[in-house]
Amino acid sequence: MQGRPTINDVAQAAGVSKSAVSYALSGRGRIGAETRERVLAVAAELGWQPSQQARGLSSSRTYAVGLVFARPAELIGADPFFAPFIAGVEAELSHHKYALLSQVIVGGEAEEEEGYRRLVSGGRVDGMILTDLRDFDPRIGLLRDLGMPYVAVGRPMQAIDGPAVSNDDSASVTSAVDHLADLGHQRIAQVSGSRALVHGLERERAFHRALAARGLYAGTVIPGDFTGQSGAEGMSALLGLSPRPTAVIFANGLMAIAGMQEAARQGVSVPADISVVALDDNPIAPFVTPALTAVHTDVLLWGSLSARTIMAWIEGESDTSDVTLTSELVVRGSTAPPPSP
Amino acid sequence: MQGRPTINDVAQAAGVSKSAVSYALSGRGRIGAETRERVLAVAAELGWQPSQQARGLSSSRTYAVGLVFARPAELIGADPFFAPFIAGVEAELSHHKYALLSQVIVGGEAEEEEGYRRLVSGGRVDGMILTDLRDFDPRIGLLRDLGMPYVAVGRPMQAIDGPAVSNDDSASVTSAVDHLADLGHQRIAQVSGSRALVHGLERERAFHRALAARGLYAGTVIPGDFTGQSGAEGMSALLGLSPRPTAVIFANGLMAIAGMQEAARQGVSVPADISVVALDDNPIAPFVTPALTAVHTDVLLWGSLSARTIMAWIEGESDTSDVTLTSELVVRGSTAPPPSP
DNA sequence: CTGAAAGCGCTTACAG
DNA sequence: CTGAAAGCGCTTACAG
Repeated sequence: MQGRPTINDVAQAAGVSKSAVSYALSGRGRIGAETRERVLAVAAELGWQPSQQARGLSSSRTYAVGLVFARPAELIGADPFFAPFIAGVEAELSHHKYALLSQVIVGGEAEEEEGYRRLVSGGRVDGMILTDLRDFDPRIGLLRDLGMPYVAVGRPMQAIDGPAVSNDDSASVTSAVDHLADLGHQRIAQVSGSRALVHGLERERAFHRALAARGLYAGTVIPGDFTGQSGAEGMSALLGLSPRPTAVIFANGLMAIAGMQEAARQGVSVPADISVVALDDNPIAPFVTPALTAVHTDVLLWGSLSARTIMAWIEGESDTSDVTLTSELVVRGSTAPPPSP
Repeated sequence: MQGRPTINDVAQAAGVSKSAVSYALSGRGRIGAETRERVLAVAAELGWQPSQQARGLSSSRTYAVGLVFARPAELIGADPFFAPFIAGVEAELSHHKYALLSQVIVGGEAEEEEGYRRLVSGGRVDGMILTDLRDFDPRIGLLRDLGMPYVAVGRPMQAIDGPAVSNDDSASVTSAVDHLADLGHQRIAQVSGSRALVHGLERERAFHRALAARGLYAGTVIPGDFTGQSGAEGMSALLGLSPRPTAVIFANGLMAIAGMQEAARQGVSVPADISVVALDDNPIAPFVTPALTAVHTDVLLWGSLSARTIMAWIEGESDTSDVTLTSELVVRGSTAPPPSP
């Protein structure tokens, strides 16, 4: 016996059959308590852990979940979502002996599709977690056709027969607008992220609803793409407007920080002349000058809930209903009352 | 035939044996060119992809590599290393049909060890990539005892019988010191990251060597821990010194940005009163005010080289020598000549 | 050049 | 309550 011990080694050492060892471990009855204890003791002594690979082959399972994450090169290191999200996913998966096959890809939709194909076609995973959901996302049809369980991170437009775990983007935007309106702002603009993503659209609609609810006129929306550059360009465009908005809501922290830099470059002071809020928080946000007011989401929890949901589907539990998280506005230094006219 | 097609389906459809299909795919000779083409055509038509699980079981391999990454909660979203590193790893692995099992953990050394145990003991991986190398890192002995191939990301202190893929930290520090010395700085300080990590020690030694080489007196080194808060505290401590340093080198971008905020809070201007350099770049660095001068490493490449190295060991190639990357100083707005006395 | 067979390390109905 | 056997989908010496 060299290398990892196998179930045969344990069976022999304990003087029982292979099946007895298997049943002892899974605890699926059919074995005496005394025998079971002995087998378990022997297994522990030999340091035996069942091969997930063999286990998977015979049970037609992999005990692994897949996650593909595609970003353009400029964003790959700047996105504060990925690491805590998979940390949350794994905290939950590891309790149930599941592993995560996460694929990070530099690129866009095409590269992402390729990543899916790789994970699914190699038979490596029992289910997939879908992030960056797009309207009428083709991946959903693909996975359904393959009979592969999935969970959508974000609520898609189309009706799907799978569960979604979403952040309440509408509430996030509303909290930002309300905060600014409470400070007295009347001209509020938005620099959005990608409109192709589900939550981009949702946020834009929520923006207009929230303004209307406060009796404010429709705000300008400048399209962006989550990069710092698009944040700076958005700010620049807004500063050229007349009358100029007194507050701007950016899709994420990177855009907001770049927007503040652009304002500084043009001699416009944040928050004295213009207030700034980000819809996604960033760990650097407290440390820039002024510290950035942002809507904060518990991304770790988001990951955990996604993991729990996909495992429930894989294990055939019927409890695969949708889950919604809510975010919280964190007021820091980049928002203040508008300048007096 | 429902679900994924198997090798049997292909064999039957092509009118050959299972082994013929297997040989056709692997191309390991022993099959006629004509037969081979026909088999491949049938496989493509049925959309057959060999199950990596079954393949692995019979060849005592998993075709997967593991990577564990542990960070305290404050840093998990702020670290610009992880995502591009695994993107680089995967770009390389996927060419060779390897998958990456990456485990992200919120926590420290203890939680990290547990992550290793999980990946290795479940027989999920053929090799491991070790990041955040510590002096005399216990993981190296552990993996050696298990006969598990590994690659060290960073060159460890102890002699190891495995390969290392390292950034030349000494050159990074030297380029930062030289840049500041060229600008005329004479009192240069450092706020370090964790001294427990290999590259922390290396950087501190290189700092003193580089100063000596320029004929400058030993600089103050304030210990930090990679968090923004420790960056702010480090800056605060340095501003209290008399005479005060005119330039500070921080271990990473987050610390440097927080340090600049602290300087601003105390009415000290960057770079007019004090220059700031970061030893690890951050995608936000160009967008803060002033834009942060930093030493930039090609993390994607680092990941690719690490992947290539671990695969070489797994495949039994003898070419597993060490690899060294060098970084490049990117001068932005946070460095300038020192104030006139 | 090709096929039949054993085996990788498990799980799980099926007999006793 | 427990064991012997088949089978998961591949790979790879071994015969022909």
